[in-house]
Formats: sequence, C-alpha cells, structure tokens
Amino acid sequence: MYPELLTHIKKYTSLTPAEEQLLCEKLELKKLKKKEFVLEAGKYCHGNYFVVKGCLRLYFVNNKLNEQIIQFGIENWWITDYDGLMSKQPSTCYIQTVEPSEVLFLSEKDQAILFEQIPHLESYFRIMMQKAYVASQRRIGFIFNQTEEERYRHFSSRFPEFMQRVPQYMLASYLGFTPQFLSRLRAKKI
Amino acid sequence: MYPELLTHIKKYTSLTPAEEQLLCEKLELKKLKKKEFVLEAGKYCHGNYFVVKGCLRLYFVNNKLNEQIIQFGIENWWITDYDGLMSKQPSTCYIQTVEPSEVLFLSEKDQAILFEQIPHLESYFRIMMQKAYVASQRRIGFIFNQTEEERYRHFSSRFPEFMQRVPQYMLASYLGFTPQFLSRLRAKKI
DNA sequence: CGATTTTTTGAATCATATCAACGTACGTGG
DNA sequence: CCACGTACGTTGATATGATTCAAAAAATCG
Repeated sequence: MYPELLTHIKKYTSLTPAEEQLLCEKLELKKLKKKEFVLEAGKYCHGNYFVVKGCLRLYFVNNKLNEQIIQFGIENWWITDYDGLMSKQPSTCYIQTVEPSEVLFLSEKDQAILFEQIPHLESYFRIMMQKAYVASQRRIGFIFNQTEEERYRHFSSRFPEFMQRVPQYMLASYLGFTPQFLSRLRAKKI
Repeated sequence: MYPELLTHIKKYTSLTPAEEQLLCEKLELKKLKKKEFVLEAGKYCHGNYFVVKGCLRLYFVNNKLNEQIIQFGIENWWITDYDGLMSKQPSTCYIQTVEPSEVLFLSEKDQAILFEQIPHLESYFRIMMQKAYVASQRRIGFIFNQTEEERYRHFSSRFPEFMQRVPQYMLASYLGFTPQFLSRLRAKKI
C-alpha cells in the first residue's frame, strides 16, 4: 500500500479498501538516483509516474539545441509525456530526475484495466487532468501578460522552497528566458 | 438528440442508447448571436459548452487593459472557465461568441450526476481534458521556442480556414503579440 | 451613407538575447 | 582527503526584435 498516493486520491474522490488494494497491486515503486531518466526522446512512453518524493523534469531539446523545460513534477504530482502516450508515437521529450526520487509507476495498460474496474479512479484522473489543464492555461496567461521579471518574482514568491531545489538554469528554462538574464534579475534584487 | 456531440463521443468511447438519451436530456441547446457573452468576469461559471457550430473565445482583461485570448472554441470543442468552475469562485474571464454560434450547455450539477450514472461519460471527459492539456503544453513549447513570426507562420499553415474566421487583432492576442506586429508580418509576406 | 471597428504605417524606445570571458562550487577518482 | 575537471553562475558590451504611440487608411455594419 502506498499511503502518499491514497491520501492524495482521498482529497478528490473515495475508493473502497478493495479498490485501493487493486490499485496498489498494479503500482511499481521505483527508486531513482539524481539525473536518472525515466523517458528519453525516441523511446516509447508506457505509463504515468506519481512522485512520492523528489523532483523530476520534463523537457525537450529545441532547434537551438537548448533544453526547454515544459514541466516539473514534485511530490504528489503525476508526470508523463501525455502527448506520446496518447499518440502511441515515440516520444519527443525527456523525463529525468532533478534530485534522488521515488516514484510510483502505473502502466498505460494497467490504468485502462483499472478504469474499467474502478470508475472513481477514472474520476480522480479526470480531475487531475482538469487541474493540470487549468495550471497550464494560467501559465499561458502569465507568459503573455507579465514581463520575464514579473514572472520570476511571482514564481519565487509562490514557490520559495522549490527555488532552492533546482539549478538556476532549469528555472530560467522553465520560465522561458536565459540563465544570464535570471542571474541579472537576482543581482538586481538584493 | 444531438448527433454532433454523440458522434464526437463515439470517437473516444461508447455509450448505450439509454445513456445517450440520459445525456441529451440534460443538454440545453443555445443559439447565440455574434459577440454574445456566455460568461463574464465577476459572474459564476455554471457549466460547460460544447460548440455545435460557430466560434467562441475565452479571454481575460490584463493589467494594461488589453484583452488576452486564452483559447478559441470551434466546432466539436468544449469550452468553459475550468478555473472558475473548479474553484467555485467568481470568474476572472469572459467567454464570447466570435460568430453566430450554436452551443450545447451542460451544467456542472448535471455533469456530476451523469458521471455517477454513466462511467463512460467520465471517461470521455477525462480524455478531452487530457487532449486539452497536451494541446496547451504544446502551445507552451511553441511560445518558448519559436519567434513570433514562426508561430504565426505555423498557425497559419495549420489552420488556414480558421484565420479567415476571426479578426486579426484576436489572432494577434491569441498568438501573444500586438496587432501592429501581425500587420507587419502580413505585409512582409506577400 | 455615416459611424464604428479594424488594419496599416512610421519613428522612437525598450527589454531581452547573444557572445565571450571570468569566477565559483562541487563531486569523483587517485 | 585533496586536486582536478566539469558543471554552474556571474558580468560586460553589443545587437536585435518587438512594443509603443500616434495617425491615417480601409473595411464593415446598421
């Protein structure tokens, strides 16, 4: 049994003990070292990762050969390449740990089986998707309506602890500007 | 019965005739004139709109008092303020028709009831959310990795017919730059 | 047709990127 | 446990691409 995930699910829906059992049987706990990959471009994405502990990043390499971070996954977030998963095509991105991490892996196949057996589990994932969608719509709003500086200040006031956990160049990538620019922002602040 | 929606659902899951019946009883067809609002900032968002015909836009007014378009909804898309819906707070954005349109309204309340009765309907919405999420993640990738010009060219090659349907200033807003800049891009092209 | 909305154009300005070099920290093998 | 190498962060000078403001031109609508 994996209490972190079950507690998280309870926030949004309810499962019977038997359903919890069924779910946990399908999950696979993976302990990962720092900088370990769970997905690489060109390979197929086979499922979904729930972060129990640690931090992962999802990024792709753009045409200037820079790594563009699309998403971070920290404790209690699901992370995967949904694009690759849905299209059944080889992935175009990478998912890698930023810190030593523990994740629960749920394969696409098992997820589909569980959805038929446990309607409330599908409900949970619908809500997760909806939340993720809202978050990324908000992010688009921020990108278009705030200067890089405002975005940085907003992010650092909202996630101060998180800032400590990742290198600056990753933050810069996530926020959509250069590491040099981030460095200057920090210098300016004091 | 609303064949456009039922056909769309069949692409992703299957409903029994009885389930289709149940669903359609809860839907409300609304015929809307051009520039009619279905949601305004400050009001509560009560449900979800499926676009049968026409085009709507979801936008908010930023601190420079410009309208920032977050999303367009055309035929076979669902559109609503999921943020306001989930948070149960007054909305911060507007949803307005761009053309005369027909939409099916499904209230949040009815949707919750239907999800309990029809697990496959929840499945359909989970998949819709996942698709929407993927689309908005992709959009973030584009924003960060292409110049404004590349984004415009990409968009116009991908949705040439759609470009004809909306005023340029809305496209500029959606793509994240000024109408003047878009005008110059077009002038450059020839 | 007149009124409003939308698009175009020009010139000046500003924010961020780029390139390049130098500092600093960190962890890995000897 | 120290030293070296690589990864990460800082700083300065210059370049560039998009914005802003203002006004005119064109298109759309009742």
